[in-house]
Amino acid sequence: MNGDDSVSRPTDDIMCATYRALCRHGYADLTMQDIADEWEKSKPALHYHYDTKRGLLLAFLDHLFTNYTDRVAAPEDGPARERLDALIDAALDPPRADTHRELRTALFEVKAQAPHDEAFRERLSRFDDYLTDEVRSVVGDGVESGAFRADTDIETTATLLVTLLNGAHSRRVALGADDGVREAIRAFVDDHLGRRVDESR
Amino acid sequence: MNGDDSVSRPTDDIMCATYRALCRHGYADLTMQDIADEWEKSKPALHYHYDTKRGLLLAFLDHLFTNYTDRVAAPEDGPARERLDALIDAALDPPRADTHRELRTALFEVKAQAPHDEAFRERLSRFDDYLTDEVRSVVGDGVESGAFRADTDIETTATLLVTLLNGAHSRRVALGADDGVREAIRAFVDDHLGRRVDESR
DNA sequence: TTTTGCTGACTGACCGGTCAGTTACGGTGT
DNA sequence: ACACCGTAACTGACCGGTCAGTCAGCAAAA
Repeated sequence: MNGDDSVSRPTDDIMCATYRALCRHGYADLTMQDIADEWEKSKPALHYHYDTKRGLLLAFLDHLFTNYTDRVAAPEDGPARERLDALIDAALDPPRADTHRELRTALFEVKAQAPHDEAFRERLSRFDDYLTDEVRSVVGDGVESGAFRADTDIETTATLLVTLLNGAHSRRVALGADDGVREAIRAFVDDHLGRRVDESR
Repeated sequence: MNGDDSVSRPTDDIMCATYRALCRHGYADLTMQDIADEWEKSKPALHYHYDTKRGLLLAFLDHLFTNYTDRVAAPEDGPARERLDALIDAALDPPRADTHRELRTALFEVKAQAPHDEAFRERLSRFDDYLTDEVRSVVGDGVESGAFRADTDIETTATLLVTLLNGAHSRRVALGADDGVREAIRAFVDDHLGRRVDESR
């Protein structure tokens, strides 16, 4: 129907403004006014497009998910080990880390709010499920192609990796420290899945 | 000096009330009034003892830390493997899990607030450092006593375990799910440290 | 003319913190 | 015995500020 090509739809602009506002103020201190300012429109204009703050934020999470899956999607081919490393790096610090660092903090704040709101929980589960699927897929391929140990329990390994990534995220954001977690995870992958490439155990 | 024995000091009562209020309302929705209600005193009475909400909350974290370390402290002796399991269980769901589940959620919310406040970050680091020390100590003992593989990198293993516990905490609270993370961690310990007790690799 | 998109001004609720008092109590002087 | 004072602990009323959401109206597009 409405083939607005060059014209950016207002809702897209709002998502973009929300992103910037979120990075600048964090989730807890995020007000509708902040978003409106970033959008360079008035606060009631925001309420014209989204009835409630909660609705806007949920829409933002949806928006983020489509972008996220676009970005993190692992290449379908290539050595499994390299694909897994790329996946871990992507999850650990997303592309343009300097720009996205603040977003990660904000998303962590969203996580903390999730326990009290089913809809938020559902959105976050989507992220988690997606990441788990990707990891499971890569690990599965690696086992099949012989790159990883044949006796690997794919499900357990995927759970471990995703939990590790979650923990790394949590510690980095909450403590501000990064005490070799990345190296530890890499060591885990080496030790658990491969490296000792003498196929037979 | 002041030998108030049977008389519970008001500040202790306040910490207790804060605990209950935190469990009932969560961190984000916690007001001074909530704490005052739980304490069955007035809000200004609260400000009489603690100038600011932030100060009260920081005091509460300190209070919690002393209790936490009292509770989680692993027994000094016994098989390393059992001590490690106990430590993991304690970190995964603290004693009286039914009573403390809400507190864990609240503490997670505190974590999310930490990036914006150095003092909170410092308190949380104390918890993390304590847990890391305990894990490192148990793993070290296990390696020394031969219960764990001799080629274990103690530091890396401790980092991995603590990160896993963080991740498990995060996922459980934020997603409400518990998809066999505990089993995965146990499998990790089996696979990584022992179980295959054929000493030589 | 109607609809779309927007604005300035506003409301109602909430919340952290303040303040002027009040109560209970333990000395101290008489 | 009684009056007096000081202080710790506490209360009801209130203030300043914030923020989500509302509303009447305006301008441009359809």
